Amino acid sequence: MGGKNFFEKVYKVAVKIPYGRVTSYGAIAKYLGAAGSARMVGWAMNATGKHPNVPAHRVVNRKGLLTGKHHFKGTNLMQQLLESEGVVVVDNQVQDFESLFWDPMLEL
DNA sequence: TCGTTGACAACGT
DNA sequence: TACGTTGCCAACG
Repeated sequence: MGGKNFFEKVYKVAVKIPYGRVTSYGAIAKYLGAAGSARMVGWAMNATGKHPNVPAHRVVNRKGLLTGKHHFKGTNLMQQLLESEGVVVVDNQVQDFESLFWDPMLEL
């Protein structure tokens, strides 16, 4: 299959995140069968600089906090992108996270 | 090959 | 309820 390593598997799922929706690292990891490797998902996202198709800004931690915004070009670029999709973000935290949460295990 | 790293998650205090 | 510590696993140097 296309997914050779863990990274590409993460991209495969991340790309499928619907517009205006968000998910968590753990959710993706669990879907990949590596529930304990939530941190690996974050690491994979660090390489998304080479994968512009991957909406890393839609991936947040389980608290709905934009932990990875610091890795984006702009300080608040991640928040800008989310707000641009209709996602309300306050203090680096996604509001109504439960409603916007997209579970690949359930939806995909 | 081994040790360190890391955009998390869960548990305990 | 909030904060601190531990555990997990795979990639990097």
